[in-house]
Amino acid sequence: MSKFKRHLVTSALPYANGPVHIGHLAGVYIPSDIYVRYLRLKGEEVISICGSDEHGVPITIKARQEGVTPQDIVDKYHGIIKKAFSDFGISFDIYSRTTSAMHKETASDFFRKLHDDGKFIEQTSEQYYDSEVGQFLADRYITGECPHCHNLKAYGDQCENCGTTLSATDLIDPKSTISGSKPIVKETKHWFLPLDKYEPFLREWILEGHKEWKSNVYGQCKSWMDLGLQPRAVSRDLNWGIPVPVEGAEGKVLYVWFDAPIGYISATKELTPEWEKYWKDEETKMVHFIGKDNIVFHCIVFPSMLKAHGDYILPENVPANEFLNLEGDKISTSRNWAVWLHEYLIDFEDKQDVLRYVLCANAPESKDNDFTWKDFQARNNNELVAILGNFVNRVLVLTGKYFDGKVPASGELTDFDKQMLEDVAKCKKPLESNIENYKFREALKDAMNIARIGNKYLADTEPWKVIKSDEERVKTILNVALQITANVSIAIEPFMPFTSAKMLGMMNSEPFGWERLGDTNLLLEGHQLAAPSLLFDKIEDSAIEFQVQKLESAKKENLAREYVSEPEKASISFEDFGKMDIRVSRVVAAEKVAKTKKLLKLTVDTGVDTRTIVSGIAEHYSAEEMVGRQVLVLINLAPRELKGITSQGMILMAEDATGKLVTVTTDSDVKEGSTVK
RNA sequence: CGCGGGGUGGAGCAGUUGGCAGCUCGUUGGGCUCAUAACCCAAAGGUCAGAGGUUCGAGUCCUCUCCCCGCUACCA
Repeated sequence: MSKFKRHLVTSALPYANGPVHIGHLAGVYIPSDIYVRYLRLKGEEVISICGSDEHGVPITIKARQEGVTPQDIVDKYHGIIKKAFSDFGISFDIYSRTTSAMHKETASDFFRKLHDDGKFIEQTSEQYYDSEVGQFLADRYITGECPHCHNLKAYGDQCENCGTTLSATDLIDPKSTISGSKPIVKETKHWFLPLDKYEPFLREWILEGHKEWKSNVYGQCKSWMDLGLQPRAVSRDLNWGIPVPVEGAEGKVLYVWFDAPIGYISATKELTPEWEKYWKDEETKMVHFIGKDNIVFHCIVFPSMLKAHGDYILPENVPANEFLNLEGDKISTSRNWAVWLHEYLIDFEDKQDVLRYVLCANAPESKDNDFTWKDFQARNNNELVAILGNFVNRVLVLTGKYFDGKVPASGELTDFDKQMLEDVAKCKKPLESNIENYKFREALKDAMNIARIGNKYLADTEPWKVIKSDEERVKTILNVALQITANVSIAIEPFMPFTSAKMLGMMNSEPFGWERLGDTNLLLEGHQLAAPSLLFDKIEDSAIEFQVQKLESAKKENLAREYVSEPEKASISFEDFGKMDIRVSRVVAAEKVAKTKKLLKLTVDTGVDTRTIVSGIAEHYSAEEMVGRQVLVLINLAPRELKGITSQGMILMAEDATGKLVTVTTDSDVKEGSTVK
C-alpha cells in the first residue's frame, strides 16, 4: 500500500426497490466493511462510500403496481436499507442516494462535459412504445409469440422456451408487459458512449496492467473485449431519472447505469469538500466492491466514462464476489426467497456479528456458495461459542475467581509462554496480507486462530491445577492468557465490531489500535477488569427450525400469490373432444433417460397394449415413485421420438404457474383400459 | 463447439511460480474438568469430475468429454 496516500472504497449501490438480504451482505458489504475497518484501525486515510440507486425502469414499474409514486418507493426502501446497514455495523462514511440534489448536479455536469467534448455519438432508432402508459419499452418488457417455437410467452430479448435470442421486433403479436396493450413503433434518439473506442485503453489497463485481479473479474473483462465492445446507450426514454441535460432531450433521462456509478462521486462530494483529492489524485487507491453481475459496469463502462471525462483516477482493484445461494436455491427478491436483514435482527436480536461471521466465513469469494441455517447454527455453536466465546470466558472467569478480576503480575516467562505469545504475534502478518488481498475468509481464520492458540495455551498450562501448588505461576499464566484475549479483541474488530467492543467493555479498556496487535503488555498489572458475560449464546435447534419453516412458508405463499390461471382457449366441438382417446393406465416400469434432466422412460399398461412413453417429469417424480401408479394417458397422440426413444402417447399432468407437474388420476382404482370422457 | 467462473476426504473450502494433498466443521478414540457437555491431543477418511498428453515429477501446464453456476426480468 506504500504507493498510495489514501483510500477510496466504494460498495455497489443497492437498488432501492426492495430491502437488502444476506446475499448483498456476503457479496459486497461485509467484505468492504472489513477492508475499511482494517484500514481505519491502521490509521490510514480512508473513506467508505455507498448509497441507494434509485432510478431506472423497475422502480417505476413497482410504483405503478403499488399505486404510488416512484419517489414513495425509493423513500421507503432507502430508509429500510440505510437502517439495515447501520444496524449491522456497516460503517460507511456516507450512505447517500441518487435522488439527491447533489447527485443530480454531479451527474448532469458529467454528462454535459462528455457531451460538450464530443465523447458521445447520437443515434436514432425505432423502438416499441406503449402509448397507454406513455413509455418506451425495453425489450424485456415486451412479450409475444416466438417466431421459432411459437411459445406465446417469449420475451423481447429471448424466448425462454427454445432459448433463441430475439429482438423485440421479431415477436409475433407483441404486447407490453406493463399495460398489456399493443405497442407501437416510434422513432427515438439516444446518446451512446462508444466503448469500442476505449478498447485499446481497457486492454492495456486491465489485461496488461491488472493481471492480479480476481480470475472471475479478469476473465469476464477479457471475454467482453475479445467479443468486441459496442457503443452503449447512456440515455433512456423515461420520466423517472435525471433529465438529459442538453437541448432537445425532452422526456429523456440518463440511463441508470450511467448515473449510478457517478453516485459514488456525488456521495463523496456530499461527504467532504475535499472530494477531489479522493477522485483526482493518483495517490488515492480506489477500490470497488461489487457482485459478479456488476463486473462489466465497473470494469468496462465506468472506467471508460472516467477516462472520457479525463480528470478522474481509475480503480486499483474491483474485487467482485460470486453469488450466495440460500438453502440450495438462488436468492430472489421477487420470489421472497431471502433472509432479510431487518427480519433477521428481529429473530436474532444483537446477533449481528454471528451473521457477519458466518457470511464472511462462507463468503462466495471464488465461486457461488450456499447459506444454510444448519451451517449458520453449526458455525455459531462450534466456532463462535466454542472457540472464541469460550476462550474469553474461561480466561475472565479464572481471573475473577483467583484474582478478583485484577490483571495479575507476570513473573518470568517460560519458553512455552514466549512461544505462545510469539505464535500470536505471528498471526498478524498473514492476517494483514489476506485482508489487503481481499481474502477475507482466510483472514477471518487467521483472527480466530489467536483464540485457538489461547485455548491450547490454557489446556497445556492447566492453571486450575497449578493454582493448588504455585499461585505465582498462575499469575503469569493468566497474565499471558489475558494478553492473548486483548489481542483477540484487536484482530476480530474488522470482522465482528460488536463483539470486539463487548470484549473491550469486559476488559474495561479503550481500543488498543491495530499497531498493537502482537503486543504482550496490552493489559497492565493491577488493571481492574469488568464482570464477564458470555460473548455468544448457543443457538438451539428450535430457532433454526423456525427459520427453515419461515422460508418454506414464504415459498408456498409465493407460489400461491404468483398463480394466474391461463385464459380460456377457443371453444371446440364435441367431435373434437371425442377424437381424444384417453385411457386409465398403469405404470409398470420406469427409468430415467440417460443424460437428460427431465425425461423418464415409462412402460405403461393401457389395457389396450403395453407401450413406451417418454415423459418430461423427471424433475417432479422419480422412476421408483411412478412405478405402480395409475395415470391417464392420451393414447392416440401421434408417436414422437425423444432422445432416440419413440414415445407412444402422453401422460396427463396438471401444471401450475411455477411449472410444477402433478399426475392426474382417478378417484379410486379403475381397470386399465377404461376410457375417460 | 457462444463466452466466463467452478467441479479437491461426509459437509464447506485453501492449494500462490508444477516438487511428499492442506484447513475448518463433522466422525472415531484418548486426555482434561477452569469454561456455554465447552477445551486439548490423536486417528480414520481423497485414483484432486473423467480420458489422453507434456515432464524426472501434474490438483497445478496442454487436448478432449461430462456436470454445476453466471452472462438472461427482480438481483450482489
